[in-house]
Amino acid sequence: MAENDQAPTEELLQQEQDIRARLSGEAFDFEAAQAIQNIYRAASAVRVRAERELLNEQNLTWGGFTMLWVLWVWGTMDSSSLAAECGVAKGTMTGMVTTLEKRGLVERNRDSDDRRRVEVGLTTAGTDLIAELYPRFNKLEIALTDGLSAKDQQQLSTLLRRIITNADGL
Amino acid sequence: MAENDQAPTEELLQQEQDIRARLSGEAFDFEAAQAIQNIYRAASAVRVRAERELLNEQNLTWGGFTMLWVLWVWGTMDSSSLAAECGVAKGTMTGMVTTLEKRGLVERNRDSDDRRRVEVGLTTAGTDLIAELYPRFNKLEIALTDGLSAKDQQQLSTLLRRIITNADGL
DNA sequence: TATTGTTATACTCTATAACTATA
DNA sequence: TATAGTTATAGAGTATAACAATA
Repeated sequence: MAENDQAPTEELLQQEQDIRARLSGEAFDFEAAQAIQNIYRAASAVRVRAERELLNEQNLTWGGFTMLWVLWVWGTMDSSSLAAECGVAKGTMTGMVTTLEKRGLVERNRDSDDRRRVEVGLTTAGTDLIAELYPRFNKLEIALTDGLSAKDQQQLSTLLRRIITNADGL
Repeated sequence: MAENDQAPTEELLQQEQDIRARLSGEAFDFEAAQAIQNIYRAASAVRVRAERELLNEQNLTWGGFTMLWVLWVWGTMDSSSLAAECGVAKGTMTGMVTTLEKRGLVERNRDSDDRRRVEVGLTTAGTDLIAELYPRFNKLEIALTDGLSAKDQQQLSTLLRRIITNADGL
């Protein structure tokens, strides 16, 4: 991976330069624009890779994978919290749970204390699947951060956290 | 997880710690995982803000905005190149162009040299709209990168470019 | 009356494949 | 024949609103 990664990066930089040139004369903040744009490009690139290499073969969507992961890490939770944690609308979550429920990966249970609530949790099959899948996903994450030191990765997280809090707050 | 009074960034860090604690004992690369996950969170947070503050009021989708921006920066181009530049499928681009064409923001013209090709370009109204909208979008980008120095922003772009090339390569 | 989850509608975008008209 | 754009289909996800059961 280390032999041909220089050329594409140069290409990206050239594209950014071209955009600057096109917009020269306008008083824009290009540093900010490029940082934000690169966040978007990186996010789609990551998702495309994950779908192609892991998710498609398991017939799992990005949303479905996220859901299994959240339930694996945090345990059973009610549908609303799960939707919030996965970043999807509650109506969407109903459909997602139904889909994975049919495949026997998750299960619904009425909350006995508040019978409006539905608790969603992993089945054994669901636990097995995510426990097999996540280590492979993590390997992909490692491959994607190839060339970044642990310190670089921490720095990246720090910078992104700031943007997330800026976006959520304000 | 629960309602707390911590600063938002502290809250994000706490969540990451919780995930680590939950997965302790497994040999995962948490630095890589958090960096990748934060890319995703940041991208959605940015999009949500842009849609809420700029795009919805203009009845523009994220994709439509991207398209106007690309045409504004690069000028008229054929449908295939436009689709590639916007990161959408060519079938999707047909619909997007039709939508914005009906609103009089872009126009189609057959390429006289190769009559299979369709050249898509901004109309005057489209140019006016993006010329009014982008400066406001850039202000949002500036707000989102608040607290990051120019050097921080460059560093962020550098780190993200590496991930983009890692993902695109291979 | 307010909330949880569900359902329904309409829309954006994706992937794939078939189709047309050009080349 | 190969390519560019279009069209069609099925699926994922969005927002919104209405609704039933429960609080």
